[in-house]
Amino acid sequence: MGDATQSRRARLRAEATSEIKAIALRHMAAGGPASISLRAIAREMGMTAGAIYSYFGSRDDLITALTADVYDSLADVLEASHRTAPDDAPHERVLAHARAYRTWAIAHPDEFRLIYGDPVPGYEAPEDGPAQEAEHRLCAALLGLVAAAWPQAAAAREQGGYEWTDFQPGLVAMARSTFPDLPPAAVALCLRVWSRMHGLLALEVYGHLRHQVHDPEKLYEADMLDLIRSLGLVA
Amino acid sequence: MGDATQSRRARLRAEATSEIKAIALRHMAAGGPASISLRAIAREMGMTAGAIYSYFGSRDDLITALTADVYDSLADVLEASHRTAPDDAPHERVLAHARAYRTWAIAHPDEFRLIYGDPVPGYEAPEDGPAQEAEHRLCAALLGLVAAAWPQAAAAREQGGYEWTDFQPGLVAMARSTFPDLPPAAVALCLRVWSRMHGLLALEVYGHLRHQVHDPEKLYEADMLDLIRSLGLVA
DNA sequence: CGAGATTACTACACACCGTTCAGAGTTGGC
DNA sequence: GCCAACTCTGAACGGTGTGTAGTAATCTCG
Repeated sequence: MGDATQSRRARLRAEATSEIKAIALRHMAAGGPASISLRAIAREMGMTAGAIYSYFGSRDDLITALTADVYDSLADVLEASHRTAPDDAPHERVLAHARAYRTWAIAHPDEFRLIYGDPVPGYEAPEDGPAQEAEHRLCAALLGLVAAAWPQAAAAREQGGYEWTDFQPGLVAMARSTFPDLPPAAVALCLRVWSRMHGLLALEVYGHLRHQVHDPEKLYEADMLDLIRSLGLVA
Repeated sequence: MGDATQSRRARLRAEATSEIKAIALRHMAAGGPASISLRAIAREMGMTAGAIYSYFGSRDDLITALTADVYDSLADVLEASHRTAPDDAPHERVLAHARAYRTWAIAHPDEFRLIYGDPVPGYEAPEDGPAQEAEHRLCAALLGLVAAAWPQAAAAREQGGYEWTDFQPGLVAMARSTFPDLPPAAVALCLRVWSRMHGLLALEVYGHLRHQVHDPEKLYEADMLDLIRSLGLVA
């Protein structure tokens, strides 16, 4: 592999690795996250099940890799949504973020479950891995959202009650380095904004609104408008 | 079984049925919803796996029965919380409901997942069953909450934008029969209040706040206070 | 009370699953 | 060209849910 181009074996390995992940994602889209089966993937690739272990140490490792990919694709979507709204219109940016979040979740419900629900039967996420890093991108996107809104939002809410020690060190480090002027209350607000978007979406994706309401999007839209109003972002 | 007392067989059947469910719940508490195994339950009862099929038609049927039980226990807790707050103090009632919801979820995370997440690998909830009925109890509790708050909350929000046709017939029927004076906007608000409580809780139960904040309860409490404030329930 | 239907259970079989392991064949670096 | 690393096979182990046949106990009803 001394050459600028990868060796033949490295290239084949990379292709096989991404083919495994692609098939896994397709199976997941067809039958939910639980229907990811090493044997089924291997069968489709014309291999035996054991061969997968050349690429992923276990099924959980595959899930972890998929989770990281999905996190990244979601982060891409959310970051792209920020660029559709001007910097000086935080309420549009929050709305764009919220809509991008929902659009993605509805278009990829299984990916949403993979990240935010029980990914798979007995799967336990590793404490630190690529997923953690990708999760940071999401967190940074949300922080950017709140940071842009904070000057207008700060007036609308009391800032007291939160200290840096309320948060985990990793989050504090990221927040203070990326947005040095942001107070701890803004980080707390960020988490609450996140939960606000997440709540209705989780209920919808898991089917708990199906028996209640015809058009969940209308409800979501109304709640997001209420959110930016309660943030003081709109008159 | 013409007698007032059940026949011997019926009694044994009822005992075995609830023993199966009890063991399943215990296994779930030990290893998550995915670790419910008919064979493990049968082993613990000194039976073979096939014997379970005398009591539940399939593993999914067991899960469905468990789900109904869990729904009921949650509904019990929430309804009890309403009785701790006086009728004329809707903000206390909302807070009591929210706190009871969180306390239950944190104490029974697997039951929470069973209801609100992927219950189990390939499980698909039946369209109509005991779970639907129990879900109605939860919905009724929430409606009662909003109904009590509506006189004060109505002033704080515009009532327009929602019609009865926006909701599923079952929900409309329940709402209009139980609370005849409630407008459709109140039902929409009810769902949004639900999602507000659910969002932070889902993030916490599934571990997404673990890397962010030390004390999720503090965040939840703050958000619930913000909720009753935005509802106009407190000055 | 006793014949017949219903139920509870075992034992076995089937088709999956993740995982491991010895070995064969291939590739790549030295 | 040699030897190490890699990729894959095929078989095995233990686990799962789910059916089916047969047996024994229990209940129902004439």
